[in-house]
Amino acid sequence: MMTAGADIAENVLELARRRGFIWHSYEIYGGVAGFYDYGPLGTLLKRNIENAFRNLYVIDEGFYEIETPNISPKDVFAASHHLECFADEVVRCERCGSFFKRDDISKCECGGTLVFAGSFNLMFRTHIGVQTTAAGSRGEAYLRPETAQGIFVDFPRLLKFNRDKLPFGIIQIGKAFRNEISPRQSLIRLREFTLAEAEIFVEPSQKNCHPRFDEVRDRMLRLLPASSSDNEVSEKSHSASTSSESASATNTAQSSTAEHSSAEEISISVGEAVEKGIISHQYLGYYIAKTHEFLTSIGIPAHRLRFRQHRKDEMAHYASDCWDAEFLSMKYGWIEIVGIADRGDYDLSAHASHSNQNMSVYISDTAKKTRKKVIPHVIEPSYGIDRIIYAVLECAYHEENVGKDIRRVLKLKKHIAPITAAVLPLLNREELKNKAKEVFNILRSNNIFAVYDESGSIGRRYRRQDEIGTPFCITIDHETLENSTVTVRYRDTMDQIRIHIDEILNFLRREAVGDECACERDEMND
RNA sequence: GCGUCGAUGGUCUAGCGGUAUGACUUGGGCCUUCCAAGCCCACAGCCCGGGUUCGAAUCCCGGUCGACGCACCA
Repeated sequence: MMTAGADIAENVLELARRRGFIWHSYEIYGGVAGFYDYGPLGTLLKRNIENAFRNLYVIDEGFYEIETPNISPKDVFAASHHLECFADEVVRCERCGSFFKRDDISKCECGGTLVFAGSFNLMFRTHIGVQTTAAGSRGEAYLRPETAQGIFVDFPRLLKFNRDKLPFGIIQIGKAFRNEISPRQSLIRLREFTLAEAEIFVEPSQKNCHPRFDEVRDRMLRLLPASSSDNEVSEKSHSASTSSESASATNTAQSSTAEHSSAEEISISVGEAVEKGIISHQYLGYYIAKTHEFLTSIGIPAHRLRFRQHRKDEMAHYASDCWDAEFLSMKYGWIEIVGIADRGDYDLSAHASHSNQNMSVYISDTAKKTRKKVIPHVIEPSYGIDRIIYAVLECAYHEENVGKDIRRVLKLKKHIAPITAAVLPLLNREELKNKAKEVFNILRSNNIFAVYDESGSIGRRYRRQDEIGTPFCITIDHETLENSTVTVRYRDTMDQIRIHIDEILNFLRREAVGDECACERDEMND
């Protein structure tokens, strides 16, 4: 008998805690809300997912990765408007307890009087150098709330690095910090979290000409477009002069409670969606499709993914269009795991004017013998790695009835599993243990991350590996001593095959790459 | 941030005024020729601070953390 979906999700969190994937931070001091540690296995999983992101964006897309500081001086966020858009003075109605942003309202609807309730700044403020006074002083600095600004401020350097040509993309994987008012739901809302972001700089007139669009044209997606009534913006052109108005759009967001939009979900190919103007151009469509490819490749089944377009009033201050990849969690419902935004020239223009530096690019048209100066537009896929890890864990977790027991198994894709293989002597006998250690040494000297385990019955050891998602168990038995063959047990099916020791390396390399995962079938709460 | 409820070994749990129950896990041993078997041994716990009391895991207050609802989520 399977437990209900939410209980399953509860169980996967319990497993993740017990087996060293994720731990609430600072537990010995009572814990601090919004902070989580990745334990030994969680860190391996996270690295593997980050590397999958790199494989897609660095190796396949040819983008370079950079690394910029977590701490930025005030200037950066003054320019980007995060300072004004992330900080709110909040008032509270004494009678009904409702909160309002201070500037929005002078009297509560219920007639109660409003009192100052505090200043909520989503950015963590800190100080560079000797501390004088707090806000407004010289060394005032902030922990970045997104990694993107580090890329934008390096734009002149990056443009030179790319020999003055567009388009090009840059990625960054790193920590971002937001002092959420009430972080909740484990990895879903953190105060310190990992973002993997790509910033693609493109000539504005070329946004509908992605050179590789044909490769993704036929990919089918579930889309939830903002309905046109809430959203006359779909091609709001984003010049620097329109930037201030998008900031004020956020001020009204609080009045319209949740009800997302009346738009219908549609299933459509990327090519068609772009042609019909549902997705406003090829660049956005291409990275939506790439994101879909990425998420399914790490084990999130397509039927639990959709892309939802932001309404105008929920868009971030810098965005002119935005689609979220949403994951259908058994516990939390639809949650955003990736945002793919068209930031227009908002950021580069903002930094150009605040820094007095040139952020434009000269585009030559050799046919017409003309040259023009443009500020590139930015397309930004922004991946919330922690939420993706939660999604991957929830999708991978299965409870199966085996005899009287429940087998708990993480059917992680092989290339992201923390441990590739376990080497196990069938019995606790010297000759088997010695042989098993030999095999183990072969693996580790060939850069395959394996573990050796001789403790407990063989069944128990298999189950241990099942719980942490190890795809293969290699067992050494008496036959190994006779003919140098071992058994390889598949995690997902528990089937075993027998292969020669000399073939183990090739077997693992082949299997770990090929990967048609057995976890496509997926029981939602039906 | 507000409201309701809660917090006991690594995990789950019993106890609800006399310093703690059981299971699982883990470690060691015996046994064992493939799926959490069995037997023996061992490790390990009352969220933090204050108060009431002869005595607090238990009652009271404050805090922290968590779940849910509201608000927030740029």
